[in-house]
Amino acid sequence: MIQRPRGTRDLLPPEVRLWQAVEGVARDVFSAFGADEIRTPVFEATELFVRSVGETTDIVHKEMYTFPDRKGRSLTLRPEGTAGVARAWIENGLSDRTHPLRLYYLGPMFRYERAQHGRYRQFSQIGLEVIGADTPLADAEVLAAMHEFFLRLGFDDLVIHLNNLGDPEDRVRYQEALRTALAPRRSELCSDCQRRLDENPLRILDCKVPSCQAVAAKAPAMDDVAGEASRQHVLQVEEQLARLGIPFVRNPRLVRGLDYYLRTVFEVISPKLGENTVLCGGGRYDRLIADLGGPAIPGVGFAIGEDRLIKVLPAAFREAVLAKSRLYLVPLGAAAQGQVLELARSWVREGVPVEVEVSGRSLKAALKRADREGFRAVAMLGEDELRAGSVSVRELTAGSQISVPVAALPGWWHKLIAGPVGKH
RNA sequence: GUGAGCGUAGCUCAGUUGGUCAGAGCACCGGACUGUGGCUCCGGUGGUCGGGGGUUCAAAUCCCCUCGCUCACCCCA
Repeated sequence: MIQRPRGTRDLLPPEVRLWQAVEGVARDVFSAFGADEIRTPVFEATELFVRSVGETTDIVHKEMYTFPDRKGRSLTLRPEGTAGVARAWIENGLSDRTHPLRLYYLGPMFRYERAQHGRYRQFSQIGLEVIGADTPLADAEVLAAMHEFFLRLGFDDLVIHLNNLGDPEDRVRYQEALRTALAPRRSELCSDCQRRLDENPLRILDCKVPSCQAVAAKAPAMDDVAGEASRQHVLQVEEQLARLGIPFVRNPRLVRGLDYYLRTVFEVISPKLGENTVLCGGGRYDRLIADLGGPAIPGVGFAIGEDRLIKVLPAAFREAVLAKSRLYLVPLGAAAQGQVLELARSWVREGVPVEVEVSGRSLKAALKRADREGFRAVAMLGEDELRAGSVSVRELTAGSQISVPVAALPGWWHKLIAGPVGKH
């Protein structure tokens, strides 16, 4: 028995519909905000991620799916989406387009980790990037599009966390400030944080260990060290959010795991996700494109974890999507079987979703299945119906049955699903 | 990479002083009801008890190894 690789999963019906629906909402919302989709390769030169995501990050350090191809080139399955978008932007000369360029993407990402609740080796992200604008307004627009997306899905328990990561120069100073502040209390930190103190002191801020949190709480905040420019920038983003009525909390301990972020960073937290509460993460990355060898063009964006999103999808959205809305067409007898596909095709052409009973079930068994599967209605075609040029149509929930001329069925169906019980 | 828990039918699970222990419910197929569902009853299909090795007269049950799943840590979506 061959099994799927660890950390991957099969998305089966009917749950796949949720994915399709969520992706549909993303396309609608992001394109309404002026974005177009971009599709970049699922694998890239390893160097791209090393230089963008950051050599010292865990993603590059131990989580990448890296392999040599037949010519010995080192390739890596993309662990996130922004790097590929930035690379494509440079490579295709998109700097010639009118700025800013708004791009969205969706698809699988890969990180070599042990799977757990809301975390997989292959997972999907939906991202939005605005490249070519360095204003707080651009940050706020990205956040507004994100907020609109979550709103459209019916979320009401998500919290946006926001922080200022400062400019890169600020960060260097801040790391030093943290080191000098925390070094005397080294013994109070957990073993991981003692290591972080040397490698990446920012990470101590979001450690889960209570004793570390106590120590971190007394450490200097980024805003104490950050330059005026980044502070003003994030302040203006906050003003825009307030004006839009988008709730958020300023979280001075929010740090992100990718090196390219600066100034505005944010996360969306769901209370229902176990220990992996981050549903969406993003921020500004004004140096990324230049660092990859492109022009000095700023950018801001986010990525939503689709797997996690689906896990906590509001019930109302979920149920609306999963409600069946097909017509079940059951032929009775050889003569009916001979005509049933032709009939189905004619209805399909008029916009009726038809599922034909092709496995020879008895009428009784077919009705039983229709009930279990939640079909809205069953159309029965037998000897009597063939003679009359009609079909017997049974509405499952109501239990009512009428005879409808074959040509009139599409009209009958469309009226039915437009009714009060009908879901889209 | 580390730790803990768990792997018995498609699904959810019973099943220890090791000795009819290979079962139940749901699902699926059929019948009672020759072309009419949701209830009930009856019957049927379906399992290398994750895999391998060991102990024993005898192992789903005890021991070792291994694979897989889940959750947590690290980290992140």
